Amino acid sequence: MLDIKFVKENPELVKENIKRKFKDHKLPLVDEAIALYDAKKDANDKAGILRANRNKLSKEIGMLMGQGKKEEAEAIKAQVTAQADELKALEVQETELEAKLKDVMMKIPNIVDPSVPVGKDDSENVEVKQYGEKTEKNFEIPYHTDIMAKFDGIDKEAAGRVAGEGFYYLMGDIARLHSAVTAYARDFMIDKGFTYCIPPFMIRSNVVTGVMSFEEMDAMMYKIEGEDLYLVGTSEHSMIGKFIDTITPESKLPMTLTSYSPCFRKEKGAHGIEERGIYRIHQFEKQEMIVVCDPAESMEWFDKMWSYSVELFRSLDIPVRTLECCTGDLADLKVKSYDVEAWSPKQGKYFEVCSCSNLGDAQARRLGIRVKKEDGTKYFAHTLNNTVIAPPRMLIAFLENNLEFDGEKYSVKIPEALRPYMGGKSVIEEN
RNA sequence: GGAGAUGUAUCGAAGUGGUCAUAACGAGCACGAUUGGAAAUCGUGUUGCCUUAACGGGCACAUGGGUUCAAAUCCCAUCAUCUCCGCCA
Repeated sequence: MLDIKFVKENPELVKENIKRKFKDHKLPLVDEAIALYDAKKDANDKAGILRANRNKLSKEIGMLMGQGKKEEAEAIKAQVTAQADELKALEVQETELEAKLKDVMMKIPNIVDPSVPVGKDDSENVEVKQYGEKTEKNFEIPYHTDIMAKFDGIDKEAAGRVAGEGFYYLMGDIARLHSAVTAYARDFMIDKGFTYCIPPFMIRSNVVTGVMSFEEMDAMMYKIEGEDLYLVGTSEHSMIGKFIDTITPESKLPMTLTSYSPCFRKEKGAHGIEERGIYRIHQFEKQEMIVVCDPAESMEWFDKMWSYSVELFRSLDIPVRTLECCTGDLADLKVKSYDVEAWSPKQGKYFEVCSCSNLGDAQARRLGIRVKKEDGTKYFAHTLNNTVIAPPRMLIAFLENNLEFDGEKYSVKIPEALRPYMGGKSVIEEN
């Protein structure tokens, strides 16, 4: 969300930005917002005058009552009552205009960073760099759920009976691998100086509506029946919720957190052929990183954050590349965003495993996340977030890239870094 | 889940419908005076948001509603904390 004053002073710049994102249908919103703001201010001014008058007269009534001059007091009461309707009407206007303005402001996209490539949609995203040689195998790699099955590691059928489509049982070594990777990712981030955090896995509706639109909420969030609670779709929601309407002393910046949570998503909508197996499911676990920092440092943090993801995947022998989101594919709140994609030797292409975003001050403005300087002045922080790992997808990449086949049996080699979390094993073998 | 209590500025705390509350009093903090220097003492300042060129004005006493000419104060709902009981990893 942009600052309405900024929009008012730079309408052309805001419109130019909308065009860069190929969202021309949003152009009228700019003038609409300015008109709403002016109208709101006008109602506000008028109501302010009436309220000031009421306060003054009420004080006089108090004084007169104290002196026992009842009749004079009654006369003034009548004056206040006379303007009550007018004030009420203005107050209704004030709230309505404010709500409308907020609604419009939420739809006006954030100003994208000048470095972001211009493009219509995800087909025009730009590869930045590849890391590691693309893995090639001299045998046919089974589909990821089939790999898991070789190790008796997955039961989707039972999960279907118990919970329905979109769930799985992970078993034995594969389940252990899942936990190992999560624990490794956690420690990896702690070593980078991030504070480990386990947040609430359910959040209130006011937090949900603070972080996403109604449509997004409807498509993603599971509601707890009879309670004002939703299961988190990502721990980022509860993590950023921690900072809503807070003022943090500047000396505490940057705040760097890594959080773990299970994530629950309805995933309304079509599932493509590539999304079979455990690529897209209703319940998964995720280690996330978020940073709240000084605006001057946010780009620096952005680069650190995606490079941590690259480093983590490389330490597990998974080739990755970074892909920059073009203007048209960038969500409204974002200033700049990189996806980290892992190489799938099975599919012969990269697929998304992490999404790193710099939201500038847009999210902070929307949620009231402020920073107080030594001298007392305040500003909105910059917020960033990135996936550390989301195990199902990480496991797909991990298994495909580390799979071995000796002609008879399959095995998966465990990279050095992960062995302490796998009881020292260097390999897991097919039964 | 049941019973009770509490929620006011950085902290403690007073304030039970008005005229003496933006908020006493105490502490902390900042600046100044005093001092050879410090302590003590004295003085000044010390919440946020909106609006204004400025003066000023408005809003906010956990949060959201309501009653009233007027609400920290009365009423309703919600949330949090504490104590006791119950239940439970």
